[in-house]
Amino acid sequence: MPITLAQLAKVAGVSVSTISRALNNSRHAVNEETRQRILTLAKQMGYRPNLVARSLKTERTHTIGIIVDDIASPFGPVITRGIQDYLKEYGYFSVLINGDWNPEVETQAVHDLISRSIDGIIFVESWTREANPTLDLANKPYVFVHRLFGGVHHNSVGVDERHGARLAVQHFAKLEHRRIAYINGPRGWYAAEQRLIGYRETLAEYGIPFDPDLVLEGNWEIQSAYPAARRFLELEERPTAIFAANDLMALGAIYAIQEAGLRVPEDIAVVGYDDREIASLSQPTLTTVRMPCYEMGKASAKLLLSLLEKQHETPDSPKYFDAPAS
Amino acid sequence: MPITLAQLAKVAGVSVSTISRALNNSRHAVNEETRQRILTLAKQMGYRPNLVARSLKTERTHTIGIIVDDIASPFGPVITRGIQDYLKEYGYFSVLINGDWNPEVETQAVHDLISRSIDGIIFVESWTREANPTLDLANKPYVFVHRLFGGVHHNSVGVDERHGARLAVQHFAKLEHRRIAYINGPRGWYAAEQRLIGYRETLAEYGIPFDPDLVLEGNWEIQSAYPAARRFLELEERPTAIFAANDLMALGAIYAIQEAGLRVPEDIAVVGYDDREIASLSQPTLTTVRMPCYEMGKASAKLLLSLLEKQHETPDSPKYFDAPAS
DNA sequence: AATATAATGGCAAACGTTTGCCGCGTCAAT
DNA sequence: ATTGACGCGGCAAACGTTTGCCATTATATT
Repeated sequence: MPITLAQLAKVAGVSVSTISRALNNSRHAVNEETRQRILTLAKQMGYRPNLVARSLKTERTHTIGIIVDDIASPFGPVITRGIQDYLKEYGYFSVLINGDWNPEVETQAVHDLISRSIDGIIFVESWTREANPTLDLANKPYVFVHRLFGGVHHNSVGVDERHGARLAVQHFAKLEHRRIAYINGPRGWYAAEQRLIGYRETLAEYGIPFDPDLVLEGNWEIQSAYPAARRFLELEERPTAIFAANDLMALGAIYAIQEAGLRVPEDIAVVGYDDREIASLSQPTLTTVRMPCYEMGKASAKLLLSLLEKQHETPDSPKYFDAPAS
Repeated sequence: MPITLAQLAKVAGVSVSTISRALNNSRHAVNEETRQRILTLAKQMGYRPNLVARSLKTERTHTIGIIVDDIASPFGPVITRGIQDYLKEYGYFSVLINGDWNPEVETQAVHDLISRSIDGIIFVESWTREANPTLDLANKPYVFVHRLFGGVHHNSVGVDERHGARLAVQHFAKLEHRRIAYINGPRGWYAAEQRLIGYRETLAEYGIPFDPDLVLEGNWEIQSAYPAARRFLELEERPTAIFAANDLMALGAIYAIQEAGLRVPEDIAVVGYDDREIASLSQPTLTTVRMPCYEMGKASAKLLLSLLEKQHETPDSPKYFDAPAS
């Protein structure tokens, strides 16, 4: 049975209120001497605050919900880690729920989280807003991360995809490549469309004419890049460089090139996007545009906490007692 | 402001107790008619139980803590997903904390979780028990997953590493290989030692003599396999097959082989261990022993929940109200 | 017809906190 | 000497549930 404030109070010979105030360095003054006495007593008896009781009273759980499509997906873990590291600094916990790319599951998850009185929600790579724009979040603050929607960037954290594509194309242009092919993601994906814009912009910037034959679409999967790369190789004037909209497709392109008896990067250079683990493990090492997942996670947590701060705009919010590490 | 039992009671014209009992189909009987009335009213008003208040009273949070070294590590996410899928079936939530391979951080995590009154803890790939065998878990049930300790298998879920190694060596033996090399993990790792035993056992099984020259150690990293593979290649009678204790080292071996102008698998066959994503993405595809992370996660959650069941051995435990998906 | 039993409902305590309010004493300013 | 301010401590209500206990009525058993 854990120690409670009441037990501490009995032993210390003061009231429960005083104990509580001493432990939380509350605004209400407590004599420094008794305060110290209480603190050491608490440590000695191994007191640990019951956060459930606290939450019931304060209506804050210091917990935020993370809804991620699948924690075992490529980006989920790193984004989550970024979120958690930031949260930890501020004494917040996170409960994690998988959304399974399923709006119904996500909706249920939101309800469950609200029932648990979480303080806010971070949606990681989630479609919820498009699938269910009127979802009732019970006025909880929320943030979307790594899933931007055309036009609406309210409470979202994402990367500048145009800039990412620019980096890739610049890399080639500086190496004097003039025939730069691009394997894009599927039409309709915000990221794909933005990267295409970045690709074209950068070509223009370097005075390279845009050739529609040098742009094909894959579906993000490794297999989908293979036929695209083959088409590039069969072109009259074949490209000397291929930029793929993700690492998997870059790998697919490399295999197609090698199968055709050509060398990477001597004959055709390849650059990917995402910086997945495979990029550094493959042979030859794949040059790629890094996706700052960790940083995005941190940024989203920061944004959420600032929203929370704003919502609970008490003159000066109380500090919470850090349980002794007995 | 969320709806409370009291508000429901006022509208329904019955007492709070009755509402509570109707919603939780409690042992205490409630007239079926009023029960239905309450149920529809609850749905209509969008009532959602306050789980914090419930937990304060029942002293169960239906939440379990997951302590994983790093959610962004290779196995963490899949194990976690397995845990969460099982927990979800039984209406449990999980709060996730990263232990950072740091006993102090883990200890703090345990304290935090206990303060939050979680019902149990799952340690994923954790060293805690060895680093701090006397850690006070406040009588919470706990389970270790994917980290076995020699001899002590109390409340642990892991894989039969000997069997895994056996599968790999059998694969080679059935293809008539007689010179089968092994790149092991570092001495002292339980998994490495078990796999070595499995390797030797299987050799014996197939009447292949054990040759100490064919066993070397890496440190799990890709680079560490490179020199090992080179040594194998320089042997008088070089191996025709190499088994590596993980996929990264298998890749390192492949690169060394290819660099020596030999082909995989025609000249030297390679088998890895773990079935990381790279195994299926590399060219040629790497044959590997699958690590059943997801299943282990599920199994550990199952084990923990059964421990919980045992601990709370009330004659018949109450069913909890599933909030309406309004 | 009397009595045991079951069905149904309400009262109120409890879970462990936080916090508004009141009261007492001390001290300084008038 | 009176007043006001302030430091310090305690009382008790509240947060939203669950549940033991009692009261009432209806039903079954003798």
